[in-house]
Amino acid sequence: MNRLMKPGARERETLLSSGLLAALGVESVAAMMEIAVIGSLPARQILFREGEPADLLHCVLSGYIRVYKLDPDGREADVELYGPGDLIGASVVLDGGRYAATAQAAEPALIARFDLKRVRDIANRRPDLAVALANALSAQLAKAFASLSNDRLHTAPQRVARYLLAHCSVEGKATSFRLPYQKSLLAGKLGLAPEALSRAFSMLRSYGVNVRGRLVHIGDPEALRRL
Amino acid sequence: MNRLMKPGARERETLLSSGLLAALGVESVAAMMEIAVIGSLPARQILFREGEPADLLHCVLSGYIRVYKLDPDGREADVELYGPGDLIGASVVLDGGRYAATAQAAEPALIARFDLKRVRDIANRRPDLAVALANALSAQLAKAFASLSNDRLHTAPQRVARYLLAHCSVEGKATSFRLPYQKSLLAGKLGLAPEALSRAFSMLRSYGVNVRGRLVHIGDPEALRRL
DNA sequence: TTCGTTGATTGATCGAAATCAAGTAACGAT
DNA sequence: ATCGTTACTTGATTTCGATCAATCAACGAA
Repeated sequence: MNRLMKPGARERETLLSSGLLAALGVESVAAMMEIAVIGSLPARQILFREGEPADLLHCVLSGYIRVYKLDPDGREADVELYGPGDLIGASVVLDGGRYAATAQAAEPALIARFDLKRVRDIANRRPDLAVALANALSAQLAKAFASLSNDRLHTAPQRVARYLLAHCSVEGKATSFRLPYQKSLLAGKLGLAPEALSRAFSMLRSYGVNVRGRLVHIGDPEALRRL
Repeated sequence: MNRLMKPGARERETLLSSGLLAALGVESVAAMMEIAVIGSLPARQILFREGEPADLLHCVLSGYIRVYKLDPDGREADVELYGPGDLIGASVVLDGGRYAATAQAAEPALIARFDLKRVRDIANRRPDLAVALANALSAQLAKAFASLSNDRLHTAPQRVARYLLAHCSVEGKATSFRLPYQKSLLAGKLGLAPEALSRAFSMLRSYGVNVRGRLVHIGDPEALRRL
């Protein structure tokens, strides 16, 4: 299973630089640190399941957490992928509702958990926490909208190209960068079957993209931007 | 263009029962009412565009607002549709960022606008507002996740069937209900071309669904649930 | 090293929905 | 009513990606 513990020095530091805590005043940070519980998860461990009463807020310290929904006959659709520093959006349920999706460790991961009742108590006393949560959710809603429109407007190679451009963070010049996770995870995030991602990569070779393992070399970012 | 005015009795009442204000304490309600500006919009009027600096929060009083994203060559993908009482999620940007999508009146509509700077000021003093915003966003994120997984897991007739079941709110027995908006809007919301929606409806005839205009009769909800 | 597992690629086929193209129905204005 | 616009439907075609199936590569354990 997974070990539960109070945050140590390393975890405190990671938490402090996370999206949620970074925006808070010192007192709110202290209050949140007080209730934080660190857990270490093996790959494939489930954090919570869709439909369960939501009682914990989750924040990723290391590794990646895959959030997905199931259909009646067991097929899965990834809706978001969270990495170090990310607040897991599907676990922000202040009104006593239920998780909207299932969260699973895609690889061995370290996470911070916060009791939602207590988070709500703090948020009711300290507006900076509530505002920070609203901001985080607003950003995640924007990402979800982007995924939706991406799915509906772009083909597989286009989605991959956009992903690469968004993540290599370089304009004009050729670059290399390393995929932060397995290709099958990336495929899920982009709403593709692994085979489709593979084909997209090989089609992008003619646009200057070369892949070996997790290493991606982008020869001509401009060409990618144009298709 | 659109007329701006202070909320009258009717508008105040609608606002009070809206998702956002309903959860607030009396003082926060008063503070929000204070800064509310009512606008009446003709069909097709744009409320805000993707990428513009976000300066207003929007809440629908009547009519429907379509929120969509554009791709480089002008095609549109609907990401959400908001009706009476809904807070427009893409306009909740407390951190001074930009709108993540474009909002357009799908039909003549009445909306309430709130200056975001002032909303932020209130939220920083009154946690109930910030918490209410977080709750609203969390619910919208859940809806966005549902749309994403729906797109990825279900065919057009399945999506339509699920929409009908979710909106007729009846278990077991046959029912009729009226679509709240045009079929082309529904098609957009479901991520379909209008033609595909039309075909889905005609395929669902063999499952007991009959459509005339906006009136939908569902003969056998159980049959729909099974596919 | 060799084996066994897991992840990635490639090929062939199939199906779902977008797109293109007419044609029909509904409705408002005159 | 008649016109004209807009919404919807139906048909034919095509494209994209899922799926099925078979290799192939990478890596860890023995």
